[in-house]
Amino acid sequence: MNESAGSGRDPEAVSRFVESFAAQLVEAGMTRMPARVFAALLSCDEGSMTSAELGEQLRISPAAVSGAVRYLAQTHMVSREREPGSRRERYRVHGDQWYEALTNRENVLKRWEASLREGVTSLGADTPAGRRMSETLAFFEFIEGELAALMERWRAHREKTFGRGGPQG
Amino acid sequence: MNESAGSGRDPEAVSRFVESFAAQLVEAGMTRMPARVFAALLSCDEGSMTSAELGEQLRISPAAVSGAVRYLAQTHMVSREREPGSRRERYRVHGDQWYEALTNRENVLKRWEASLREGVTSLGADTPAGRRMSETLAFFEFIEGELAALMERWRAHREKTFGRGGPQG
DNA sequence: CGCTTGTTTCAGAAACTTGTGAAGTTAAGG
DNA sequence: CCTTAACTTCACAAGTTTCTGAAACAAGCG
Repeated sequence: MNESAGSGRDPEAVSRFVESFAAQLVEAGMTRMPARVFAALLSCDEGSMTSAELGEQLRISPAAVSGAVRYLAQTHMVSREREPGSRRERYRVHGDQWYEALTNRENVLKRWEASLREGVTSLGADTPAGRRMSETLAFFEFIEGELAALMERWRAHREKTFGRGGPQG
Repeated sequence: MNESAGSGRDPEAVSRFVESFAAQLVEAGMTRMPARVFAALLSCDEGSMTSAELGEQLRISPAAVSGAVRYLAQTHMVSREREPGSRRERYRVHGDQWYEALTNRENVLKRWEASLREGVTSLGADTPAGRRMSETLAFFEFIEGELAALMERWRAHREKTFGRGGPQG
């Protein structure tokens, strides 16, 4: 039997955690398969698994793995690696990459802001509704401005607590 | 016709904005009807509408309004008012109430943290996977700590820019 | 006390999402 | 150059979700 995903740990406890954590991600809006794959990757010591390993642990078809991984790669939550001299692909979580992706809603924020600006125009800047939109817009602009500083503080905090790079950097 | 929802504005432009803004909310994870109702309320000058007005503007059944409004009330994004001496109900957005609700993911954060703590145990605190979980947990704890301060800064910023209470307080 | 008007609940139809099997594509290794 | 292993794409079936019409339910008003 291979050791790549279960050496020394209680595989059942790990699996329970993977599923419950994935459920949280689903509740937060992620679709099920990407959530499960992501949770599985986070929970393995190597931080990376092959398609076959993922399929075996999660009991899903290669097609499901493929779809989940495509989504995760597009959203920069995992990266793909090819081990040279084999056509096996490994999918890897980059340690900090993933929660930075979580906060990197900048694109989302930008779209919201654009939408709100349009709203201020449609509703009339001098109407009560228009003023309400303006304030909402200001809120998002404020958040966007604070985000970068927040992440900077986090990096400093992490370095102090965990040392450079953090786990599995 | 009544003036309550469209006085002086181009109703078609307003409707276009309502739908496009609702689409953004849907993309961010909200279900369709609550998103549309919420967008409509945000876009009317009074900041409140009756069930009938909502049904007419959005072309949806009373049942759909009822369901959407129940969800929005449960999540504190609108409040219900009864105008005395009538059984018409008005649904109202409280100006700032709604985006505070957006950031009040504290419950969500708490659950994530609990889940992650469980993960550290399941995986073993001294394993690479366990250390990765610890760092993720630390990240969420950090964010949680910063959130309150962030909202405080926003309130100060808003007061400076818009004056006390903001639009339609 | 019953009428009228507004809201909620519920069962079901329609639409959408999701995961699978099977066929297709690419690339390593003999 | 052919075989074989791994990944991807596609059509479809199963399972959910979602909105509606109809009926039940409440509450003001004559």
